[in-house]
Amino acid sequence: MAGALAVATSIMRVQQLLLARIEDLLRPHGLTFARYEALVLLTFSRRGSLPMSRMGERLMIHPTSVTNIVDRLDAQGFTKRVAHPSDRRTTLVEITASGRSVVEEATGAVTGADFGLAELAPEQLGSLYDVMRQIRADAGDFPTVDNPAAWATLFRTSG
Amino acid sequence: MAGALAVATSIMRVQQLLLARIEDLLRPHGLTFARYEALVLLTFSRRGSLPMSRMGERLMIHPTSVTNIVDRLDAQGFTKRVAHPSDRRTTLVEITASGRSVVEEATGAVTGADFGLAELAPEQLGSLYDVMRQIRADAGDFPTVDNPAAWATLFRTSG
DNA sequence: GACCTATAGTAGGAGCACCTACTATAGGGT
DNA sequence: ACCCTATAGTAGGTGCTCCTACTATAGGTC
Repeated sequence: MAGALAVATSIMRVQQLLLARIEDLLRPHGLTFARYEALVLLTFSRRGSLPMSRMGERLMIHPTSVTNIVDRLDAQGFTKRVAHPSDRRTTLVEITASGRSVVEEATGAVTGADFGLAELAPEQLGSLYDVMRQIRADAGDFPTVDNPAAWATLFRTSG
Repeated sequence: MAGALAVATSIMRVQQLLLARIEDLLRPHGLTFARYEALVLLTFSRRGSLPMSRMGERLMIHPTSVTNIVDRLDAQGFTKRVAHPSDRRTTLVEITASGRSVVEEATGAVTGADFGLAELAPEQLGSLYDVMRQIRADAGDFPTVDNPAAWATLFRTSG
């Protein structure tokens, strides 16, 4: 009935709305959503650093997009490029103290907000997340940055 | 439970997946999704032309994005800028014969596809669309380009 | 040891989104 | 007639996405 294209188009619009609202909250902290996600990913990592290639895989973005984002994070002092100890091809991106600090602040600003999703019934929100997760799973994408278990580590760090 | 941010993040990823698949189908026709949507909107309009400002409203994009897209469509010969008969501020964008032709072809390529959404149960797809529509309605966006009734006119044109 | 393919990252460029700032016109109020 | 505000569109710049093409290193195979 709905038609795959109509659903897809609707998702595009909603994404645009949500992104604008998230970035409004991140802007005061000097972050975009892309850079924020990258920092969160690094926070989740055991050693606070990851190869650029791994970041691209986890964030589902092109290697050149990783280069772009890390360039900016480096310039802001939120990350630092470090040589890999054994593989001279790979560059490790390490989150700095100031990076940890800003991601904590930004997380505070962004986790309390509802992004206009509060109008939905709780079970609608839950089933929406389930459907999204299934679509992503079908495509080979697995929740990492938005994984609740992973988020616990972020709050542990900050607590 | 799910958390608004986790849902929002998931929608971002899904949007990225869907967009990539749609653009794969449009590329052979020389179109991007943004330009395709603009052409569809013009096809839906009664006279085959709309003021740029109206296009921006309907497509929920910034005026400067409209300028950008129409520049490219003009260059491809799919649209033509026409002076408004009475208001000298406004520019009408008119779809050309070649524009109508390409949007028909592209629509054929894109309406048959499922974009990886076929894995979902039909009622999941339907409820997904409903939720999306509600989020958009809450934000003041109303389905136009993805309105089934409007699509009927496109197929009428081509039939 | 020399090749050969795969992997890691960057350079340069296209496309679309946004922003601010600017010009031109419209339409009301005095 | 004159302002004054609102509306319409464009110019220039930023950020993120992708692409292709390139260099450097890793780790095999012959």
